[in-house]
Amino acid sequence: MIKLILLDDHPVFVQGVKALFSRDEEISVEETFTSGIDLFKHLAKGDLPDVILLDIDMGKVSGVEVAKNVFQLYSSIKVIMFSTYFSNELISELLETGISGYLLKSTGFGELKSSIKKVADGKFCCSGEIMEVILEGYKNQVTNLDAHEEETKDSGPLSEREVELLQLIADELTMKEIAEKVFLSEHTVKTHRKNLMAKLDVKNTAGLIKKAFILGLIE
Amino acid sequence: MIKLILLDDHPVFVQGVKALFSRDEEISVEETFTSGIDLFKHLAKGDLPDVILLDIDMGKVSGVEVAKNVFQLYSSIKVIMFSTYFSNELISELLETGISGYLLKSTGFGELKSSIKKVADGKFCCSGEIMEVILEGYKNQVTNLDAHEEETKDSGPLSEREVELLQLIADELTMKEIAEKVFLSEHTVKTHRKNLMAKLDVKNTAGLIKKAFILGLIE
DNA sequence: TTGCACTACCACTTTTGTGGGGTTTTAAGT
DNA sequence: ACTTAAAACCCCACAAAAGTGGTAGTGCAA
Repeated sequence: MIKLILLDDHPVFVQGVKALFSRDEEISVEETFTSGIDLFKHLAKGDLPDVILLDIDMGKVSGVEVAKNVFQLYSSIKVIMFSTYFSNELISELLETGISGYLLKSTGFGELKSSIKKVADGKFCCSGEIMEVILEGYKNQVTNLDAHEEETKDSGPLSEREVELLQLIADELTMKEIAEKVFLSEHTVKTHRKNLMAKLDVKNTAGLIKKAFILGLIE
Repeated sequence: MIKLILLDDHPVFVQGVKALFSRDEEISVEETFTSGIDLFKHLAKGDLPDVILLDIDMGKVSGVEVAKNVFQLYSSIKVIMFSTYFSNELISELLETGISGYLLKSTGFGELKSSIKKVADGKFCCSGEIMEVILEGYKNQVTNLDAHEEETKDSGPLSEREVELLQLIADELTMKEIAEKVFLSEHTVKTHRKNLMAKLDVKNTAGLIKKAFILGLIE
């Protein structure tokens, strides 16, 4: 049974898709989320799905950023992007990050199902229109063969504690204030912040909060 | 039994919503279409629905145009617009054409269902956010008769320079780095940041970046 | 001519950020 | 049962910023 998670800020959509899979014998929709924060909160618990179907067009919080960080934090999860459109820049960016599929909204349910199965099986899968775009880009790149083996390091998921402290940092509390609030040593809180910055690969508070917001880790 | 027709160029969406209504005892999804042409072909046969749930964001043919034509040709049919966003122009245009509802994509299935029932019953129905916009426009029309545009007074208007520096702060640069980059004194940059924090009413970088993100001031 | 954006300066305190060093607890795997 | 890995906890000292609370000149526009 393939464990699937849906993320789309359109509640009716996720409810609908879940209903479509309700009696499926190969794919089970484990969870559905309408925001990145809920997704990452759930993943932090450790119950990882096989595949995440991810909408790109989600208001402020870009599905692209969510995808990137899913890979960074949980490299085992396959991600299929589901979008209303495609652009060369977006696709090349996504391919580099390691997505397993890219489907257009013109895709029907049958194709969606088979795509999920293929992806769960380790294959890559995308709409025909997308493949054309990719192949065209490939042709142009055949000339210069520089194999760039960039391993996306799995820095591990954020723990619940980390997410909690992250929120408090976003709420403008200093380390001292946070320490008092959650009954921890100020040192400990500083250590957590240090780890947060390392995990999210940022250099300072500004980056930390921006990325946390993009990822929907804070409210 | 309310006869409902769905029109959305997203096949999975319409299939999903249809599935959600499959066992409903009050609403039955008669047909689903992914293009306006198919919809009008069907309507021409004379089997008219009570309500049409219509997506606005449909690539080629705008949902707005479809709505207008539905009213012109079949005035008895109620139309609910279903969209990812809203704009004042769009809404006023749609209200004039005679739509019976306007729901945002953030609407859940339960609210969608109750809205369809209300609309079928002759009422008008829309999301709370939309109503606010409509009411605001109404207020302005009553109280403010001289068409003088006011600035967004949420947090005081930011100057171009301030927004520019705000973005650089969000990009993880320190004051020194920013000063070098934009050829300003470090003192000046610090002053700008100080003013930014005052204008946005925040206490530190964390709050600054969070608020800036919420307000859409940075990317 | 009043206001404001933009620039610049300074002294001072607080906080952040760096780069280490640990222990204890907890969950997972062989 | 034993090992291991990782979360969660704690500590320190130093460097580097951020943040506070002022002052103040310029030039432009309402």
